Amino acid sequence: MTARTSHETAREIPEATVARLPIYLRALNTLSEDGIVTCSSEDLAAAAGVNSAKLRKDLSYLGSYGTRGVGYDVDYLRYQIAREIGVTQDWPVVIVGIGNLGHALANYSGFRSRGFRVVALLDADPERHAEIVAGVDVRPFDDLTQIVREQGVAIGVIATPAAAAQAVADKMVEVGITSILNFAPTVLNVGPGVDVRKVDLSIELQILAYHEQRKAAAEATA
Amino acid sequence: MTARTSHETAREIPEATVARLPIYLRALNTLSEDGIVTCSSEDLAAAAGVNSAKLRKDLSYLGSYGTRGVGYDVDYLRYQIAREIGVTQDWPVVIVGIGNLGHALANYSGFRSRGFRVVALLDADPERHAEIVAGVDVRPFDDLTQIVREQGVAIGVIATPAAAAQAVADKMVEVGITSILNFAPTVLNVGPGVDVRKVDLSIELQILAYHEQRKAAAEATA
DNA sequence: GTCATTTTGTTCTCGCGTTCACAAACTCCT
DNA sequence: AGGAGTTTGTGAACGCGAGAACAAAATGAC
Repeated sequence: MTARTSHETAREIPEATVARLPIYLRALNTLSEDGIVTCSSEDLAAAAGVNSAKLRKDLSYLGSYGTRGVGYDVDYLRYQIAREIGVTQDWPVVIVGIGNLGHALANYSGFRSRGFRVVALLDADPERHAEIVAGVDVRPFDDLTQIVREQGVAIGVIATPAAAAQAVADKMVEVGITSILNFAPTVLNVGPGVDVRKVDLSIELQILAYHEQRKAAAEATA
Repeated sequence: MTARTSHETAREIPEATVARLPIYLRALNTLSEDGIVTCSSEDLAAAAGVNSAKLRKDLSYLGSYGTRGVGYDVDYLRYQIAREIGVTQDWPVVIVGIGNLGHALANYSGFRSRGFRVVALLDADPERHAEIVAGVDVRPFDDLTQIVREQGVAIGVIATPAAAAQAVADKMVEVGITSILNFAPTVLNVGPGVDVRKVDLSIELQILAYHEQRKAAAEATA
């Protein structure tokens, strides 16, 4: 189980590094748009808002793509990171739950620009099935199976109310989706082999509130 | 600098624990709604999707609110966590950028239910100033100073395009906001004493894509 | 060709977070 | 009252990630 016998690209990239690669990718895109051809780890680290030592260590997990004494070729490094993450290929995505948030997600331009393609918008409410959002028509949730099978969808986005989220997730897993991005404020239980990431506005605000409260307390005792 | 002389509640709660407290709080709310009065660490951990040992250790940073051999009183623990996070008080919040996402955020019910009150919606585009969203009218961005001063706002939400985000953040910090929740896909530079948390859809999807790609590769070599 | 300069890639150390394992403490039954 | 059964709170071990520091490698000046 631990022995990886794959003959290529079997290097384990730490999770913390994986989470930063998209940030580096975005920073490189910005540099490239500004016509910058080469950059040092210091430059890129500043653009990405991290320590340069950490950046170099992160990149070293991918391979040796820099030149000592010179730095990194922006476009070359950009391609290498994109390939490593997997955004050089096309990822079909379904969004379930076309309320306020679902609308915003469907219209989000950052989707298309990164290899993610919204192939379907699904909602349980028949009243929404007439709508066309961002050029894609809203369809009944029951169409999920067919769409996933036909389009080879691996990634699903849940933007439903909390009460519906677990049932949606169960169905997604059942029909073969193995990565879920969950915007509903609830914990999802899925089997092994399925990745879930959650985005939770309320939790982020509460974390900020905690620190804000501590700042106020520190102020008071000072 | 290291010596904390505050005479009360000076215990340092680890950041990782702080990030989980809102999850526990939500789980406790659900249990309470279901009429459950007492729960064990095992129960609560299951509801929150974490290990029970981790849960107990997290709670131990707050104090000793359980009873050995019995478990935790749901409502009592709920109150203690809420107080620790700071959501027993009222937090006025401003949202800047009322596009698709700003609309969704303004309408998000999880705001009010947790002590967060949207006191203003701001947008630089004059065309939006006629709108009323979620019962709050959209006002010019320049009103920020006045609103923050009058309402004592400490938390700001940025839902603008990436290009505008840094300028908005600068202004927020200038007028006294010390906690920022950033939805714009860009790195924000702020001075010390200001907390920034970011929510980035595109990054989350790319992380999922990476793992998805690895699953596919593992499949191929198997 | 040699030396000084720059910048990467890597090693090492430290601290934080997770998990295990168990003693302390409470309840309930007899 | 005492003992069996539960469940919390915490001490200790372990593993991962962050950052400092340095060696290796490339460029450019002379």
